[in-house]
Amino acid sequence: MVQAQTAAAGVVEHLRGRILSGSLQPGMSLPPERELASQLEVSRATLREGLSTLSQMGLLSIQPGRSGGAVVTTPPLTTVSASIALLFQTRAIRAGQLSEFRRALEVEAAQLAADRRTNRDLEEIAAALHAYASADDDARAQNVHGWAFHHAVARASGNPLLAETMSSLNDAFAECFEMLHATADPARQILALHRPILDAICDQDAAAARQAMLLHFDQLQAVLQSRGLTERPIGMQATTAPASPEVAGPVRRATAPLAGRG
Amino acid sequence: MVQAQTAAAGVVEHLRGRILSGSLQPGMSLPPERELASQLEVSRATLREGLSTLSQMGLLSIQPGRSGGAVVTTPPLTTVSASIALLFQTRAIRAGQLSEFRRALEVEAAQLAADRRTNRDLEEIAAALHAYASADDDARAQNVHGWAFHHAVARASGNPLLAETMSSLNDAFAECFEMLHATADPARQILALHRPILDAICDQDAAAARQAMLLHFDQLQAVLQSRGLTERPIGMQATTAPASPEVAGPVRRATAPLAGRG
DNA sequence: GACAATCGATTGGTCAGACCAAACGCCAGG
DNA sequence: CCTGGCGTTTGGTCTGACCAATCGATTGTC
Repeated sequence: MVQAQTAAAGVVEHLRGRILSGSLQPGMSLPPERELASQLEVSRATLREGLSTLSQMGLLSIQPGRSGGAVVTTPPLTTVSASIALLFQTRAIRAGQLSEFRRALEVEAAQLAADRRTNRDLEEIAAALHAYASADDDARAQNVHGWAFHHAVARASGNPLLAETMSSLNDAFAECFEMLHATADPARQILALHRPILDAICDQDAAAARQAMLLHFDQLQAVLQSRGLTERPIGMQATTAPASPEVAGPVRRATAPLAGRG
Repeated sequence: MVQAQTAAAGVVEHLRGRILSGSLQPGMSLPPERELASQLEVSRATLREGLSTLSQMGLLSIQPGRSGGAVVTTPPLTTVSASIALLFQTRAIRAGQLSEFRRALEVEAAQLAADRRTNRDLEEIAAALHAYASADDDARAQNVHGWAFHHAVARASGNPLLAETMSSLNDAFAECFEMLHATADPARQILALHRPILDAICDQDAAAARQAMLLHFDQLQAVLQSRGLTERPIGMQATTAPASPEVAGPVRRATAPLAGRG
């Protein structure tokens, strides 16, 4: 049995294993740090390093003062979007690559949606389309509803992997996608591209749905290419402007809510 | 200006800001922990918790014994795929859904690979295929080389998002995939499915590559369905077996080479 | 008896100082 | 020049302690 390189990594491995295996289920509480450290035969500092990592992965929720210890949670979708966002902040991912990735997921989703859509799915897709059409002048609302359309289609695929991955991408690149969509086509053209998708899914015509979604993305990529945006690196600017000096000062607050009446 | 809730989070925020803003660039070394802790006016334990988080995000590479401190790095693509994989592991995903997800990615990848493959890509794909063919009796080797084939195709797509996501899925569900492939077809049949993919990519015939890969997955899914494996959950399967003891044993290696003594 | 204020216990967050093991760098010796 | 050892540097871990926030029970009042 291969053990972790460090004790802290061992803690992560061990607890993650127990969570993923179902031995520790979401909602359950871990023992307090002192007790858990004793159980795992590591110091509390080492344990905390591991817990911190697990918390950052979204597997644990740690709150001070709680009676129990850390609470096992299900990682939120934001963990994926956060890592994607970080990735794009730190390296040059091109708009074309992102578009290709979306195409892979969404074309497949549309095809599956045609086969499996429930009436409720259909209603949601149609509602998004209508909302889009109704938001004549409001570019912002159009964007929201345009996205709702894609999400509804993805959900209708009945495959949460596809739907959630796409959702994560959206969260991560809301602004970027906004740019893509906004520059892609005028609203009428997007409507003309979305409507056939809805129709095909409504008719349960998988091939047509696939083709319609494919057309949508081909159109998008064509526009990107014509404007030379394919190679444009997308990166979100740093979320917080640091403006810090080269050598850091103190990291904590000046007037601490934590540094109370000690 | 909102500051971090905890000092450790403050460390993360501060250093991440400096990295994303370019003040700290990949390849540069941070000061040693003791010194950096002093600069940021936090204890070394707190600093370490922050560094650990940054390391887990892929922004830092920490190695013991180095002369300098932690090295600033560019997050690898695997961070994204790892979080996606974790997402899937913590939700009940069915084998059929996973197969669909793979199909979405790999069919697209095959299509792109046909357009973009370099000669080197081609060599790698061919090598994997030949290795598979040569591993007549060794099911284990066949599995490895079968995967290498798919990976090579994905890499040839020229889209790291597709390739890496697929890679990480493999890492996350190695056992499951093994099951899928192993039960899918006899080796000869897999060869018969892989070879047309290589041929199409070699000929730069995107449509044929897409079709060949699609056929491969349709075949796989047909087999899954025929054996009733489509609905088989993967990931957090053990929802009803809390048999393992609540209290855990030690986490570290048995031969504790690091056994500290205070 | 019900409700609110209070006090103590529990728990996470942080700190300080110490030791160990591995890697690095220097220098003597071949 | 290369190579081997040896001290230094650095990360990894431990112990024990203190603070602040929260929870829960106790207490006091209406």
